[in-house]
Amino acid sequence: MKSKSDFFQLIYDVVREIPKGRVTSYGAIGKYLSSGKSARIVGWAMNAAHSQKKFVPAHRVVNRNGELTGKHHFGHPKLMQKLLEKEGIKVKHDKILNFKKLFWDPAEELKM
DNA sequence: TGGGTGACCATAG
DNA sequence: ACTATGGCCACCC
Repeated sequence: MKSKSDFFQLIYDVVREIPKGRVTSYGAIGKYLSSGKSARIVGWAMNAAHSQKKFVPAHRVVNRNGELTGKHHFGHPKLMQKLLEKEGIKVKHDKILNFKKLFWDPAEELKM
């Protein structure tokens, strides 16, 4: 019992490992941490990421469809898109362009 | 212990 | 494109 929410910390750690200009999905993170952990847990963690001391690039995490589903949780709906575009990611109609190409899978990149 | 919630995912129509 | 449904599982009360 190192923390009251180990899962959250693990999730945040993975999210911080996402390279700039890349994105991943909630399901991919959940799968990487524990093959099959519901993606909802990841989304739930992102909801709490706001309270973390360290910055968590939650804007690099989208759903499996590449849609900015969590944009409303950044304080302002346009902030998430703004952050993504700032990193060179094109966003159109709340969806990431070339999502398939920009997709960063922790299970593939952080695998051993 | 049990119920409600959720920034999800998959399938069906 | 859309809504509906079931499953998923940690969190909070």
